[in-house]
Amino acid sequence: MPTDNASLPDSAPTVAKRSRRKSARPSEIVEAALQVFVEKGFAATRVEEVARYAGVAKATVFVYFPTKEALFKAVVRAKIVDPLAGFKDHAAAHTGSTRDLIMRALHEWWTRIGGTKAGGISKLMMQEAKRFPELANFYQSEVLSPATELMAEILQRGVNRGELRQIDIPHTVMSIMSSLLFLSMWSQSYGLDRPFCGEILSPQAFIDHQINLLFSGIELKGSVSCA
Amino acid sequence: MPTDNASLPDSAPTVAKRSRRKSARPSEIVEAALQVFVEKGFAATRVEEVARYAGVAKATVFVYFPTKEALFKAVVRAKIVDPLAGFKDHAAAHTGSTRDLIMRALHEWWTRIGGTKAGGISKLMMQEAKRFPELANFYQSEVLSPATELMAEILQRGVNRGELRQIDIPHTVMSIMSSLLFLSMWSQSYGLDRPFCGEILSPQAFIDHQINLLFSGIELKGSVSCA
Amino acid sequence: MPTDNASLPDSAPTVAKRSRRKSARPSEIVEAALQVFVEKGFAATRVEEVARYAGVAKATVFVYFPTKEALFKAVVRAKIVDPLAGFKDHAAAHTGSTRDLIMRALHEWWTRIGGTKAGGISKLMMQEAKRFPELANFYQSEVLSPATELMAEILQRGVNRGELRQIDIPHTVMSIMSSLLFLSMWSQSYGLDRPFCGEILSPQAFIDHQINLLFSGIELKGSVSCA
Amino acid sequence: MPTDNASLPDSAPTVAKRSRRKSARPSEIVEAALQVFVEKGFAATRVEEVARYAGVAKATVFVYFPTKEALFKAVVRAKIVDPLAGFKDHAAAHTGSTRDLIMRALHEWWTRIGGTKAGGISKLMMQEAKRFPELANFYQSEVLSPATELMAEILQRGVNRGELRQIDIPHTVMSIMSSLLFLSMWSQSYGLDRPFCGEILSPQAFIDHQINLLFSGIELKGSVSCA
DNA sequence: TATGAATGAGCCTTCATTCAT
DNA sequence: CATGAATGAAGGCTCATTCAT
Repeated sequence: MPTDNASLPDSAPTVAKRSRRKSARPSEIVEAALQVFVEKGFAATRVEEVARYAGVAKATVFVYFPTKEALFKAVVRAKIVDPLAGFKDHAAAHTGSTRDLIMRALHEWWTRIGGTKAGGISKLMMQEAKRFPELANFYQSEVLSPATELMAEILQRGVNRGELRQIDIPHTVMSIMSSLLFLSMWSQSYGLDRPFCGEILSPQAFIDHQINLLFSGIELKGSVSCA
Repeated sequence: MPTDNASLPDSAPTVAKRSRRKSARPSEIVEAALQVFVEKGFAATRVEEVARYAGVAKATVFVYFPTKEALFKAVVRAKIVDPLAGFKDHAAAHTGSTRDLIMRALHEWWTRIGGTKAGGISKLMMQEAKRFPELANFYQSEVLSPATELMAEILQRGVNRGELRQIDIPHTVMSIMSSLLFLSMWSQSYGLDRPFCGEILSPQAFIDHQINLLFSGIELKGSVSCA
Repeated sequence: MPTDNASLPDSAPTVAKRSRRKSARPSEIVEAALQVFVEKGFAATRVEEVARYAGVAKATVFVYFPTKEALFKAVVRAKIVDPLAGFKDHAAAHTGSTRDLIMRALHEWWTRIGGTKAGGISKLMMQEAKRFPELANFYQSEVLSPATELMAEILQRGVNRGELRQIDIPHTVMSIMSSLLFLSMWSQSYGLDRPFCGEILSPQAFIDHQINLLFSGIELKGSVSCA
Repeated sequence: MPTDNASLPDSAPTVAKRSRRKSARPSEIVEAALQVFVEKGFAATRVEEVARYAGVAKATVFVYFPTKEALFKAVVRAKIVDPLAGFKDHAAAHTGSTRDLIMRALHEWWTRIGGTKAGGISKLMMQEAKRFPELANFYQSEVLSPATELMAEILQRGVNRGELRQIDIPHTVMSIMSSLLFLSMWSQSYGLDRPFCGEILSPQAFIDHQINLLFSGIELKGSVSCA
């Protein structure tokens, strides 16, 4: 028997039943679904729990989303695809150093996605990718590809501007993404409040550390670098 | 309440596969369970499929493992804890450079764990950590803590031996682990045969790249040190 | 898996929406319900489909009919009882031969009931009789009994007038009814466009054939009969 | 709300649970399913009720029949297709008069199919034909076509042997089938214990009456023929 | 009146688990 | 020990029905 001692409260703040709010319902349900999906995984998520958490009846979920899978897709769309859209413009508008741009982007990503419940979706997608190949493709093309390409462009720009040395861009993109996504997954799963190697990890500090490490390696070493 | 007696009934090691021998059954089941758990996740795994993979009847699984959860524990124990045991001695016996030690360790880990089905366990544990906190604690204390401490000791040894500069060891351990574990998860989920940033990733090349990046930052630079 | 490729069009010939005539709504709904009940049966009929077919919202159906069962009753009442009402007077007014009277009655019945969607009601009632005994009793007393009694009277009249020999009236009534009702059900279920015994059946021809068969047996054989 | 005062007893004669009788179970379930399908129709039949009536758990039904539809098909096969197989040989072996052959066949059919619960299947098939076209085709080719062709051959044989005059065979087949099938449906739906036209109908008497009627019409009349 | 929205009550189906052999 | 058979306990999804506007 699964231990099932989830941290979700048994009853959400109940809102007035039968209140007519067609426009509000779907996003409330998506919000609730995000919590439960991230907490339990796709297969183990019960629609009834999503409903309870959203303050509606189970059947109401099916008024807006024909299947559990459709609900899942809606969550991915709302919580990852849409927020990610803004990043590209932000990068294009940046005028400062590449290091600064990357640092801002990573911290921003952490604040808006990785450090929030939405970060749990990366974990989810990785888990469910094989069982839902269609969804995995959707995630690849809508989320992963744009994100990696954006990072590749940023790095290439740094090389072109003489800020970075000639690096292997795909591997470096993977390096950056891996540490960030892993941090997000780790915090979703084990939390950041437990000591790691005897210390409590701070995501901001880790990101800064990562960038230091990274730039100690990829930055052009001139006389200035030690300043 | 399922008891923790899931530890494998001792199985005779390295004898030609004879499905007739009773003592081989449990390990065959664990082997099969590993495949299915990693492929499907805990909740989506059907015991019947595990049994089919192992070539036994569904009820036979329950002869050796009282619950699905116990089976899961046994898999984790057999596929992570035991293989990891050798690493520590290996590290203690090492006499060469720290960089060399780390490189060997990471490649070794990839060959024996990360790149194999066993690597899927990390993914599984991360996904199911909240559903099975008892299991997560077990994994933390039996796997993650030993591994991080080992890596911390290796780094500390490098610092002590004057090979590395004074680095933030916990963050660096996290850096190393994150890239490796993420690579393992990524390959389990999306495979390494799809192009990433236009290239096919090779795990060995990525590990080498990571170590280069890392040591370009943490290695003591001969006389040119900026200190 | 129910193939559910019913012949009902996806969008009914939408009756002029918002037709101001409120009094027309119930009969429009009954008309729509007849189609769907006959097509799908009682249990498999969804009120929503009736509503769509009637061009109203689902809830509107419940404005006029408190339950699905009430709707069913209304359909039976409207489509069977009322049309049948005219038959009795018609028969009473008849002055010609009994054979002619029966022939007219049967063709008339086919044209107005048996050959129309309303004929499906017989099928429906037979199917649902045990589930809705109250409805079955209603149908018995309002439809079947009057019809059989009318036919019995017609036959008796024929005997009295010396047109028919002394026959077993109840059995003969059953004979007449069974062939007609069966033809109606058959056409509702399997259609009359498929060959039967290698021929396409025509209901009119079958009715004539039935009457021939019947009167070759029950008609008084005198010198006149062969004329 | 459906009245649902079915005549099925609430609890079937309970047999020892968990008794190992693989070979017996499927036919027991088919038997139970026949009762309930005929009583309730396909859509309104709950698998749970079939199970209860068969003295097994609901899940047990799904051990033997993957879906409700598969169960339905199994019932048709076991209760109609198989029993019908013997009729053809019986007819071929007949040596007496055509009238006698038909009379025997109809009474036999009534005893073995029409007058039993299996007779309800004709009714069922008619009701569900449109929703399950595949099943309807199966029923047409496996049941209806063989039966009508057999009857057509019998009549043709009678004509060939000079027992019957030149009749319209398809129409006559339909006449015979309609009265018999209708009688079966009628008895399934309304029962034969209620008076019809003031009399209690006996199926045997009705069949005899039908044959009389039929042969008074189609039989060759010795010298008195009106031809 | 008419309806969009919401839901309670089930139903079919699945599956971990039990049990008799 | 192994297993075929059986089942209790859900879970996803449907739909008649209700309610607020």
